[in-house]
This record gives sequence, structure tokens and C-alpha cells, in this order.
Amino acid sequence: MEVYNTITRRKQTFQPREPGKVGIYVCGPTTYNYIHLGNARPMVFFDTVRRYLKYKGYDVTYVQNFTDMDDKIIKRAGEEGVNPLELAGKYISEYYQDADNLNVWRADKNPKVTEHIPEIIAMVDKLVQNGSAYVVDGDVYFEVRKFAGYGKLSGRSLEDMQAGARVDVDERKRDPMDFALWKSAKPGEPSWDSPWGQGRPGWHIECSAMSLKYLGSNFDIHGGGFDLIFPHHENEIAQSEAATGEPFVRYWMHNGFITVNEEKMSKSLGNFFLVRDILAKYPGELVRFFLLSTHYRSPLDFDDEKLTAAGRGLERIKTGLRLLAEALGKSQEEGETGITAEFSAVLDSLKSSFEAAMDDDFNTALAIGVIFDLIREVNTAVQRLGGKLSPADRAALLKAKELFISFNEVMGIFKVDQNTGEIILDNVPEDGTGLAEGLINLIIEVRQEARKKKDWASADRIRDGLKELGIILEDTPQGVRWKKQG
RNA sequence: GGCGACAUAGCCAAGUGGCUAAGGCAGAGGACUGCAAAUCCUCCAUUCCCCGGUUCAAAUCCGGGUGUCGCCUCCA
Repeated sequence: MEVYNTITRRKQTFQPREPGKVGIYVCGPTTYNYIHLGNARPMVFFDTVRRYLKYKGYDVTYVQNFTDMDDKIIKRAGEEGVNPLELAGKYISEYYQDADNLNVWRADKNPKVTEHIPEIIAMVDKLVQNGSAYVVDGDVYFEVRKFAGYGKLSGRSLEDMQAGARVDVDERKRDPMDFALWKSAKPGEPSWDSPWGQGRPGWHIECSAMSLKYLGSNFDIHGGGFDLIFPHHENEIAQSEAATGEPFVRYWMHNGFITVNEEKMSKSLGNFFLVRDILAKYPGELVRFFLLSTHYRSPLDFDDEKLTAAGRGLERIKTGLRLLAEALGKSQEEGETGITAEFSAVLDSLKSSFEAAMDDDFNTALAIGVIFDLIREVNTAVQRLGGKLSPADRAALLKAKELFISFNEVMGIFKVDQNTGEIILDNVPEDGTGLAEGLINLIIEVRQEARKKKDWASADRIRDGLKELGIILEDTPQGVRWKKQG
């Protein structure tokens, strides 16, 4: 398996620290609001990485933090007149709701800054003790000049950065690029006791302290958005390696940005989308499918038309699965098999193609292409079946179904019933009583009687009327099939 | 100013030296159908932003140009 490593700028063969085990740390959101679309890409992508590693048989430990204490949270809490911790807590639970809708599996650990203050203080203290950091008026700064490798992730030298530095020069810092490990508290801000007085952690230190706590030095994969390469991850490397004296991370992975109308999403441009708002209009599975349909390192432009086009593609997959389920529901008859002998071999080659795609730096776009190939094979096979299903046909279709389920276990583009392992196609209106389903079946019966009498006007009127209500009818040689739209 | 990414059909998007440039959406024709829908089949880039170069061979490598985007400041 090949993984593109940001720090070496090339694909490398993936070799975990310990055979068979993988530790992943992904930088999670700062919980001062509902998550936005830009948060969703790393969530979905790294969830897919995790799922694929599990598919490959690795024992994966997946850690994603919540930044539940920082300037933005304090500011927002002040505006709303609530306690910052309460605000963060609220948006953490809202995060889970969105993540669940995107079929993002729960992390093994979701460490929070506020629950790791002792670890953070210990790490800062270590850096002060070993001369990597210095204390000024209750603030603690990391001294970048003391870390020889500073800039190795982002590929820039300190000299380059000085030239273009736009940061305010704080005269107390020994170098403009020195960054805060610990910030002294201003009046009224949340703070904790420390050897340097009341204060709170700087932004970068939390991820170092928490990833090292749960995964140890030299852990396998550290992920996040491109924008985190500098300064966040650069600083993480500096402070972590200065503290432990060991390599911090084996593979750095960064996802590309989401743009809207070809521009970076930002509040000032008015093209800022919250996941919550998108999920009100589109299913989470579609958003996930859309996010995975482009390679993770490429930029991805979002708009309604693109999402709608993706939705038609996803619908095609769903239709294939419905046809497959329907075919498997047929009673078995002896006789000649309708499915060709090569079918099973084709399935095997699709499985190989899927794995080859994912092995090549998690090429989800290519893997989705394989899923479409599988669906076409299934549709063709089902069509050849006619009305019959021999035991051999059944075995062949079951193999196709199992293959799809295993692909979906990686991609997560359909919800799965936790008890049965079946894909949930969700095409039947649910009202809890079965009334809707019963009424629809009754109407269809009436329409069938009209069709027998060649009363096409009535039949078409019923079909059109149901369509307006979101029920799609399809007449087939084997009878009428219906589904909920979308 | 410094650093970097990208440019493939109407749209989205794989592909980084060599068979017919994946796949999806849209579109055209055909099979099926009372008509639709769904599905299947066929077609839809002699060509990969432009100009040079390397090579037996380049969308893929090199140089130059043009364009778009991003990071350098909180940001996924």
C-alpha cells in the first residue's frame, strides 16, 4: 500500500510502526459552532482511511480531538453570554449528530483539551526544562531557533518565513516565529494553575500532548487539512520532537480544500456552508459520496448542481442494489442458469481493482468507478435472469451482494443495519403503521385493473399523480415496482 | 514579496513514459415497454492550456509562457 507523505512529498510504501497495528490522529474541530463543509472532508476522508485499514486487517486506533478551549470559543461564549465550556459541550454533541449522518464512525478516543491540562503542562514544563522554550510574563514560547528541523514539513526555511512574515512583532519573543505553548490568562478568561501562573494552553500543544498520550512517539498517521501544514503541524513536530527526542509521526496526510464557486469558503464571501444546512437538503450518504468522488488531495468545488449530478449517480447504484435484492427474493427454480459462468471471475477482478485503487494512496474516486462497474455487472446479470433463479444464480448474486457490502464497509455510502449487516435502501415511506405502504399497494392494484382494460388514461393519471407525491412506479414484465423518490 | 498546487470531453473526474485516455452526469441512437420509467447495448476527447525540448515512445519527464487556486494571519 502506497501513501503520499506530505513531509517527503511523495508516495511511500506504508509500513506501520508495529506490524498489523495502525495509530491515526486527526485534528478535529474547534467546537464553537456547527461544523462546516470544510470540516466534513477530513472527517469523511480519514474515516474512509480508517475503514480501509480495518478492511485490510489492521488493528486501528483512531483518535480525533476536540479543541474545546480557545480564543474563538471564549469570544463566542462571551457574545452569547454563556460559559465557554457549556458552549463547547453543546457543539461537541452537535458534532456527533452531523458525523453520524455522514456515516463517520465514532473515534476510539475523542480527547478534549480541557481534560488534558496536566499532560499539557507536563509537556510544556519539559520543553522549558530542556531549553526549548522560555517564559515571559506568564507566557511560555517555543523557541524555533532551537529546533534544527523547523520547516521540514512545510518545506520552508526560517529565513523564507521572515521575509514574508506578516505577524505582529511581539518584542518579548526571541524570534518572530516563536509560538505560544502557554498563554497567561486575561481577567475573566477560563484558566488553570501552572508553574507559570494562571493560564491556558496555546493552540498547537494540545495535539502533541494528546496524540503522544494515546498513540506514543512515531505513530503512524497524522491527518488534517492542507491549511494545517503550517503553522499547526510544523509546530507540532517541533514541540513534540524537542520534548521526546524521537520522531513524532511516520506519515503526514493532508486533504485538499473545499471551494464554493471556485473560491475558498469564507464567511466574508458569503459562501460558507454548515453541514447541518446541507443535510437538511441532501442525505448524508450523498454528501459523503460526493466528497469521496474526488481524490482527497485535489481541491473540490461544491455547488448544488454538482451535488445533484452526484445524486443521480448514487441513485443508479441504489437502483442496482434494489434490483439485486429483488432478484434474490425470487423463489428458486431448477434449470439453466441465466448468469454467465464468467460472472464470478469478473467479481474477483473487481475486488482486485477496488483494492488496487485504495492501495494507491486511497484513490476513492477510482474505487467508486469500480463500484459502478460492479453495478453494471449486477444489472446485466439480473436482466439475464428473466423470471428464473437457479441455485447457481442465487449463489452468484449472493457473491455480488457480499462484494458490494464489503466495498460499502469501506466507503460508507449506504447505511447498514447493525444487526443484519444488510444495506438500508430506504425506499419505502415510513409512517410507523404500514398505512402508506398499504394504500400505495391498493392504488397500484386499481391501476393494474385499468391497464388490463387498456384504460391507459386512468393508468397514466395514477402514475403521474403518485409521482407528484414522490412515489415512482415502474412497470416491468414481472409486475409493478415502486419506490420513494430520491 | 516568499512557498506551493492545479490546468484532461458540455459538466464532474481517474490516469504521472508505451496496449482502445477509467468511471459518473448530461446528450444521441437502438433493445425492452401500451406509453413512460428502470435496465442493457452502441455512440459521444486522433487527444490531454500554449510553445519548445528529451525519448524509439509523453497527457505523463525537462524548460519557458498563460491561466486558476491556495499557504505564509484564526481556519479543515
